[in-house]
Amino acid sequence: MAQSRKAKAADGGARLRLIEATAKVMRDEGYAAATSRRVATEAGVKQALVYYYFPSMDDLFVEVLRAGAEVSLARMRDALTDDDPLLTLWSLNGESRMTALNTEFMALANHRKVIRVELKAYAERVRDIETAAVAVSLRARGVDPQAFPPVVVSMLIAQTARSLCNESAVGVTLGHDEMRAFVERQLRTLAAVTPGSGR
Amino acid sequence: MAQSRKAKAADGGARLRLIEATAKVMRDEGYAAATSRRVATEAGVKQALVYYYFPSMDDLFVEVLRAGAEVSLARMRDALTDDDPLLTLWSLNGESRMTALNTEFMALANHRKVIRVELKAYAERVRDIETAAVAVSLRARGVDPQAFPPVVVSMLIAQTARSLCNESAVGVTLGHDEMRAFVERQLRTLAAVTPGSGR
DNA sequence: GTCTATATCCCGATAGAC
DNA sequence: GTCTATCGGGATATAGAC
Repeated sequence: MAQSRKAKAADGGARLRLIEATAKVMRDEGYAAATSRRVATEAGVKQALVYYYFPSMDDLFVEVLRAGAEVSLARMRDALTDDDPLLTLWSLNGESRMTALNTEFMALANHRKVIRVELKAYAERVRDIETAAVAVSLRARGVDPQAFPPVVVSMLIAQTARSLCNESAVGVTLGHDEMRAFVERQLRTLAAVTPGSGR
Repeated sequence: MAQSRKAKAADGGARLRLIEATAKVMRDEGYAAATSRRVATEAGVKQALVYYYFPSMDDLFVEVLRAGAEVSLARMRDALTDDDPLLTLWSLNGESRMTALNTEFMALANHRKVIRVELKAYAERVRDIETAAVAVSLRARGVDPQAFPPVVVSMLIAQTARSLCNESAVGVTLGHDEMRAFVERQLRTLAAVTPGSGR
């Protein structure tokens, strides 16, 4: 379990601890606070060790993004195969745990090419998975894919959930109750459609 | 025109230039690059002058946010009174000009209280204006406000437009064409409803 | 694999001349 | 209102001992 991939974990876990420490600092204080000294202290090692494991701070950021992406993608794949995919999509994207970190990477991606490339790849993998699950769900309910393309439905649900999270993070809650009620009403209505009635 | 408010512009425009320079640096290189030295150089003044006009860098950031908010709010008020408010809402929020700066302030707001408070106030003023305009438009078309609350419709349109912008900024365009077609089809359908038919 | 030490540079903020 | 000069500190990254 600690041996995640290849022979990467031949150390005392310092590499992994550095990645986790960096994620924590970015989440709590922003990417600008995630300096080599700061994350080293957080991980319980000395500053120079950061440069033994990562060529530069940008490389460390990329590894943090990659690690988080793998975890998120795995959870998403699991969750979208069972249950009602639409409802699962709504809950998964509404988790506030990853919100702040996502925002940091979004800002970073706007100014650092390596981050941008990595984030784009991740976002498109997520969209593919979510859209596939939504497609199955909509087809089973006989929803016309011309009128409601699966990719549109998956984007609407995911983006709305994430927007509520982002706004909550800065204290904005105006209209949130109404929006949640609306989305959940729509999802219930759709779920009530007799599966196969459209055949 | 250069005399915006009170007697603030008793200088040679240095204060305003500092605000604009800070916005530019934040947009181009991120908030972490907007240091007192960097923005001073960009504005053509010396670093110490920043602290003559602003007590701290955070205060400068707040002023940048305020200035941008005033401009955006004014444009929004103008645009939403004439034309089709729903379509205007869609276009205004789809402008990419402000996207990067908004993302920076979002990230900043997650970790700096003064920014968070200011951004929250701005976001709620925007929502109020947009919702009011949408309410008028929906009522004129006889849309049931129970089934489609104006605040929900305004959030959906605005958030979707902004999400497309944010994604485009990092190179993600998967599903964008479908989403744009979908939204514009919905807006056309709604616009085609004979005004007053619901009376 | 982890450390100490160091080179080189930039940071926010203040004091005080003009 | 704008400047020069400076304090105290932190940044990335490297060299080299253990």
